[in-house]
Amino acid sequence: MSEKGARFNAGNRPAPPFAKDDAPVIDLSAIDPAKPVLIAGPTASGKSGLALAIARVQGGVIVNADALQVFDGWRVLTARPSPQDEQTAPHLLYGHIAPDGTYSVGDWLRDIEHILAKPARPIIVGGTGLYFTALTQGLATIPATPPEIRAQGDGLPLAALLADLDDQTRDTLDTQNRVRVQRAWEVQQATGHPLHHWQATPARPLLPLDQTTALLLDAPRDWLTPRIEARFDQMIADGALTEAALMRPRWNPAHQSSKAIGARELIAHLDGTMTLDDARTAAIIGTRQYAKRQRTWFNARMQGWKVIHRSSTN
RNA sequence: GCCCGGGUAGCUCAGGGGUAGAGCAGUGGAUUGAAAAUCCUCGUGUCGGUGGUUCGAUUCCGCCCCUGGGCA
Repeated sequence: MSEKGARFNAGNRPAPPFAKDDAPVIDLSAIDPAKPVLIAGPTASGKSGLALAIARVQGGVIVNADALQVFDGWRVLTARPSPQDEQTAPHLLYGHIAPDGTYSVGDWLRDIEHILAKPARPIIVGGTGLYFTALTQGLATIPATPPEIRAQGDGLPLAALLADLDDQTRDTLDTQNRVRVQRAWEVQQATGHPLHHWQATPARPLLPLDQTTALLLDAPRDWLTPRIEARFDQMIADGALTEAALMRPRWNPAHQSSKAIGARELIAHLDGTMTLDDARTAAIIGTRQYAKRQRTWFNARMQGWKVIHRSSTN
């Protein structure tokens, strides 16, 4: 680890029960209060608490960089900051999209652009690696694809989608990954140009890394797993089932907000088709797998971020 | 006690005389507007124990142990 990273080391901690305010302890004087802050890390690693601690001491607005916390509805289950947290510091882009709404990286970037235009210093925190990469490295400008095209694509088999693509685009794709193939197809249909054509246009980063203090929480599996388990139990204690009961009348698994880990399971439990214990197990497994994917993304693409180690072995 | 099923990968199970295979879990990876999504890679385990039949048994037979159900 670099000498620079050492300054940001968190203190040692024994096997931690989950507590929302259990943020890593770092030396805030090492953070430039004038610069935007980015905080990334796997789920349940203490990101929100760290953001709050920085905002409390240095000021700033906390901005969400989590693809599910943008939705209203599953507030408890998606581990959004509590109303009390939101009184401590301004929070933006949390729950501002209706449960049946749609949202994408592009939407997020547009939202962020407005926020960056304002004077307040942003503390951008979340677990969606793609959002941070798009923010600091740029995203190709591609016209929106209308929902009708999506619906049309949904009705076609993978082979049909592939057949409509040009060779060059097809070569850049994982042709077994239907979501990717369909995206390329939708762009082709909606714009009349192949996806690779759009992606070749230079992308202008909204907020280059060197203009920020970028912090990456590194939470190894053995440290994180007990926290994930404890956090789910805490969610239940905090009313996740009540929340699920409220969501149930309008439940639609196709909605993006329904992809919150554990949502499907809690609905199934209320439907009587799954025990709470099975729902708990499934949600915990799903969260663990998600954290693994996050770690893979961060390891591969977040060079240049200051790593804050969260474990008892540092 | 008797009768009928089962005992095979961490879990649920398939298979069957030439030392085994799926799903899930787990692992590593990918990732350009669905990203908490989506996709890819990786499977040696006394095939319950023990005797026997056989060139060869996890597969057939005997006994024993464990377990589910039925009859007493």
